[in-house]
Amino acid sequence: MSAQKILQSAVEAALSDFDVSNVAPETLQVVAASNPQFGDYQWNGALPLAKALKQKPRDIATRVLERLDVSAISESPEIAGPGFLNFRLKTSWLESALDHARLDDRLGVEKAEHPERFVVDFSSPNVAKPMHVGHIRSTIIGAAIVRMLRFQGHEVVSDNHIGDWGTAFGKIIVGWKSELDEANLAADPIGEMERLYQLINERGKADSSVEDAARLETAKLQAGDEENLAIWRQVRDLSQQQFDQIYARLDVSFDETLGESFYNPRLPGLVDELIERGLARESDGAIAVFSDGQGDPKDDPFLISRDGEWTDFPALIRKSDGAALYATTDLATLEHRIQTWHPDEIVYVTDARQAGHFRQVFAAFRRWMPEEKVRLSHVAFGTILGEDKTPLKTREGGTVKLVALLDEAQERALAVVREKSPDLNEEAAQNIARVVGVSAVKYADLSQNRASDYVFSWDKMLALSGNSAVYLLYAFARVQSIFRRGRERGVDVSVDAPRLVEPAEIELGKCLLRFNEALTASLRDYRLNTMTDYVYELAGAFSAFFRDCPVLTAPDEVRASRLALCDLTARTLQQALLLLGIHTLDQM
RNA sequence: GCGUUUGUAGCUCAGUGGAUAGAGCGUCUGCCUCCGGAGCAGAAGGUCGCAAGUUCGAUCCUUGCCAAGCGCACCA
Repeated sequence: MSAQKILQSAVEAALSDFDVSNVAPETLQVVAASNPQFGDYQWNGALPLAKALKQKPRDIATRVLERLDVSAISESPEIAGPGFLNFRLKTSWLESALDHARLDDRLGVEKAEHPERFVVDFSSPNVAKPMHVGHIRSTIIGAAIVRMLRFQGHEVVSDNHIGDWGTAFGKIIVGWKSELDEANLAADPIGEMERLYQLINERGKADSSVEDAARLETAKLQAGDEENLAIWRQVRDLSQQQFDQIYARLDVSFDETLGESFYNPRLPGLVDELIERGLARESDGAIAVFSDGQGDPKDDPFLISRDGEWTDFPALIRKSDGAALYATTDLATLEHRIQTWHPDEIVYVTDARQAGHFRQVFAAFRRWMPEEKVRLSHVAFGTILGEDKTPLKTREGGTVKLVALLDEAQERALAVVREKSPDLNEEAAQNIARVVGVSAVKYADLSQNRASDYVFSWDKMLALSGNSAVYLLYAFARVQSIFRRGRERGVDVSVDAPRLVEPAEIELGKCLLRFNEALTASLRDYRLNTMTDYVYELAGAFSAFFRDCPVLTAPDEVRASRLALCDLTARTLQQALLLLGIHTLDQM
């Protein structure tokens, strides 16, 4: 059990004589100390409790302390300041907890007490288009969320809701039938499909008959025209091959790939059902969901203030031409996921600009299926900006393609590897550059608070120093090299229970035991940068240990203990990085 | 205009209803007879956008203002 939990239950037991009914439970939690000089954990509950009971905080703290038995885990707790209770973990407890962790495949991380089922919706590229920088955050953050939830013991369905339907297909089909360049399609399918779309799109702007033709092809496709369906299938398959190549490079996979087309048959009936239920009605020829007039207009996603008046801001679910919209598809998708998987929570990893859309979809869903208890979470993230603080573009002003971005990351990583490790053979250097490049891209993204926009910087991403993927991979490689060097020199590298003597050993040991807390904190509100912060801290704690505590030259007993710390550090780094989707290297 | 996100060190960013607000980069100073210096240690650098309020305590919560990004029905 984690130190926090042990201390927490001890405090709760000591509080049994107090009337805590007027105190918010979260203020009675044992928390990590705000400053190492106060120890490892602190309990601040005496202050709110004193307030509720109209007593002095230090008196409360004293009485709690009298009833508190934490002698197994903590040195004698101290009352400090206005009534804080400070705990310092006993070295003996740290040693036994570390011994337990190192003998455990899960490194001492407990599984969730109540495993739940999650559906995580992320990545969602569009067919017939190259994946670009706009897909990278969703893909990386989503994949990390899936891994972390699974590691906690939850059941997760990852679902790639690809954009494989819609009016754009009319234009592609028109182009496909009249302008298809077979040779180019074979060489660069995505490029050719994109070219066809852009070509017809341009012609349509000048010539309305081209627009009409595209609409006709869209209608035929939707009506089940065999020729158009065959083209559509081919476009989709070729696109999926591209997605799969990129996902392989990123080491991302999905349990399901149910695109928009999958839900298409359900849409007309869904709209009719919402109309019949009185949730949607006609407006200017379209069908839309309006406010139900419940609650504060400010919190109502179907109202907007115009010229000082609250006016309707409905969610459209059917256009005046009869076609469905993405709110419609999202509602059908919700229905399908609930009926198929009965999840406790559905997580949408999309950019922050869609927040308004999801507010409407979630609100409409609650009115449609009021009995459903599923939690709906929009994990929103900011935009990736260029050095000029505007959304990242190529020098020519186009979107940055994901393939090009990963290629460049790899090339730049290769230059670094060649510079720092000129002795490596070509194959090893390439392999290291591949891992370092992808890791740098992932880490730069994950280490940022997802809510904020961030400025994309190659220099920062592949920085040789500081908080970057390179630093972490280097730390891991250094741990591994201790074992490798030991074997080369014929040193006994067997491990034994860790003993903590030097300050650097104690700090490293404490840091290793915080992995569980980092995981929990990271999944709360899906702020994954909490986990990157932890990994960075752990790498730093190891670096200090590496400097202060020689391993291979230490006496047998000390060496076995320090090797145990090295082993646990390596495995914890590896596991934490893997949760983030980053693979380690034994040598770099 | 309304909604929403953001505003913290020179730059890029973390962070929390609690005690002295942190890191990286940059600047300055140290550390290689020692397991990987792609490292470590230290210094300098802050009215936490502004102002009220709630609170024993606010950078964090509330409200107002200022500034920026984003969104605002027949694209997704």
